[in-house]
Amino acid sequence: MPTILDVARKAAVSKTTVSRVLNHPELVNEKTKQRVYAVMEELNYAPSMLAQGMRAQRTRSFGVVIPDFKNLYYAGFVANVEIAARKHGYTAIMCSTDIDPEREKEYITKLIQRQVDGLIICWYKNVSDSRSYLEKLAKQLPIVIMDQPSQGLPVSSVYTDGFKGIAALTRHVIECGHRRIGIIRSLKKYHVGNKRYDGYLSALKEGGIGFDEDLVEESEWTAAGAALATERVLSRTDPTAIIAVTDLMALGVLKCLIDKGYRVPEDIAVAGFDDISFSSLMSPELTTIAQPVDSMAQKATEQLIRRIEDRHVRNRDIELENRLIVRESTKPQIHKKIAHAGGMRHGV
Amino acid sequence: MPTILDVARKAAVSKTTVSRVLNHPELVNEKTKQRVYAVMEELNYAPSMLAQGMRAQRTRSFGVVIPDFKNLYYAGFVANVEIAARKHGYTAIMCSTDIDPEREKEYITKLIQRQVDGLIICWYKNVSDSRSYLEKLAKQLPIVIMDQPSQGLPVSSVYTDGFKGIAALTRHVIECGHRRIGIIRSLKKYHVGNKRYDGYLSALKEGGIGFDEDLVEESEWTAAGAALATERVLSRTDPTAIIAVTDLMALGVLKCLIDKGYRVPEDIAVAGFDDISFSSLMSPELTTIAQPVDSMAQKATEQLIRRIEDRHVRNRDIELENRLIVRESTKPQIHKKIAHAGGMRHGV
DNA sequence: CATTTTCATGAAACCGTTACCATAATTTCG
DNA sequence: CGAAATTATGGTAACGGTTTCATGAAAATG
Repeated sequence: MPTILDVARKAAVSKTTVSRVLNHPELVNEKTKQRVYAVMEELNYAPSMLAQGMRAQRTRSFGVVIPDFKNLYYAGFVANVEIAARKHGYTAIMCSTDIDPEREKEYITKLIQRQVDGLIICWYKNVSDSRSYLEKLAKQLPIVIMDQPSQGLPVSSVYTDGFKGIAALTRHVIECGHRRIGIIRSLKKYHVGNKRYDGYLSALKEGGIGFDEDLVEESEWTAAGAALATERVLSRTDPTAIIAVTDLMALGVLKCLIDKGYRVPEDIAVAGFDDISFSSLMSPELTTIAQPVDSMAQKATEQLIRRIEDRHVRNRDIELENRLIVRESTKPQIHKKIAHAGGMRHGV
Repeated sequence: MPTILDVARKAAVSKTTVSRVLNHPELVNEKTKQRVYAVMEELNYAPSMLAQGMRAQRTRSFGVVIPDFKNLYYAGFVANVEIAARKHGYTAIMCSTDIDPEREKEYITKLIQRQVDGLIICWYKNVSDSRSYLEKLAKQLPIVIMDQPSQGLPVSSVYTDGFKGIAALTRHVIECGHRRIGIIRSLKKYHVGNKRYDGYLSALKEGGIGFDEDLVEESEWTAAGAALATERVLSRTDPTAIIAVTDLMALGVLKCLIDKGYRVPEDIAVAGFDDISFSSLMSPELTTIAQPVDSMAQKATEQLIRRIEDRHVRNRDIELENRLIVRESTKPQIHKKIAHAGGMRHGV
């Protein structure tokens, strides 16, 4: 790798001049400048970001900590963060923790050692539970928390309201005529899942539907877990609709139901949350709550970079609207025949 | 951020000693060592990797260039790369290029500026088409190419044989009794897709089935593209099976068929390639060729790190076996009734 | 006890870059 | 024409570590 000194020698100038050509070209004599450019080209020189970072005390990079690359919600998120980062000349360093708290702190420490200028963290627990840790962290560098508000912590945040989301979804299911509505919720330790579950409870109450704990099951954030949970619900009672707190889990619900011979939505309606790309590829297509991942990623990135570049920019809680997307999996009974006619097979 | 000098002053030693405590603790007096450790703890000191990297001329990090985070095949890949990297104390910096060649080179340049010690690249074109570029690159740092052999280039590679894979898949479909087998291939510019297509042609020939170009359509690497391509095939002819060169595309095929009222596999069988997690969540579950992503990621990472840490390690072409996974979407006609009995609905 | 060995520590150089300050050469202006 | 301003360039320090070499003190040896 050629260094600035190699360029300087070859162009018969000092390294200061080479540096100036890059950073303050207007201060350099035209001829010299051209000569230096030519040598740079020839040696294929690019300044070392390590040295630059060391000198400037900033690296134009930030860390992104997510639970899982294989989860399409986060995959969509990091993809959009990357686009936004690139637009501002930053590099995003992505880490996935598999919801392992130990690995999470390990990665954050490592990112700080790498002198990232900021962090975007998708925290799955309530941030309040890590208050002192986050407070210490926030003193060191700007932080954006995803998927939940900052709750008074000195960080920025970007999120949609999962409570409102699932409440709207539940209302929609109720409007479709369902009264025995099952829910596959996440394990209780996950804050984001709890908020969504609360939305379900609230909408039931508002709709005058009594709570039945037989309709509730917990599951890991996986399709397989949700499928098992669905079996447990079905073994106890007979819902006419089942809501899952993520689309991935809803796919597990769907799989379980179809394997058992239920028709969806005729026998049991299903709905999810996130609007991952596969939701519209399923048959039936999945009713869900869409989070605007692209603008969430963009807002998070931009807010982070603003705070990095101007320490006076204040932390903000940025709430974005999620939105109900009604698809086939909750088509009301009334429409059944029409839906069927439209999907009539015409074979070979 | 505390520096080594802060620690040194507080512990009343020189920074040399502090450094020695970290790197050669056996050379330091026990009492001094304890004192230094205590101060480190107190100040929450961690050495700056920038400075270390600068001095050591290596960063214990490497770049991973993939086409798309949102593609589950690559998502699985990067997740496993990360695990392997972590095990060896390395950080993987992930970049997704959206198959934009410009962005690809831009990212690679940036990664090199960041002084990554090596690169894992998922190249979608034939590496031979970028021979001179890759040769120059390989002079600068160790490189592992994913999904195709190195073809004489000075790089390592990890791949499965897509030709053999689709050939085996096609043979399986032929054995199921199909003779009119459609294929949704990728655009011709993608080398990996072309190899798979060739496997289809070879198996047809071997099975004594004449080639019919009406059965062939091109598509982007997307479900939506494949769905449209499927419509074009169906408008021309009547296949009894359709193979797609990726699972994602197979989902598009499936969607198109089901929307048009075909039963799968009774009317038309479907098969894909990759075994992404959703393939076993679909109804019907998708027959596919599984690539061992986890061991591919692990081998790629380990080979890269070996080459980074010992420049005498030689480049290797590592071919792993893919394997046919037969699921519902290609159940032979003979089994139709049994399959149906098993899936009989028992409603509410 | 004198000499050699071992142990413990520190000073200085270096990695590649940028910023500050100094200085030489040229131009402008009174 | 001489002083002041402008232009172009270079030397040096600093960023935060690690390594090499030097040195002084303590311990081991004959």
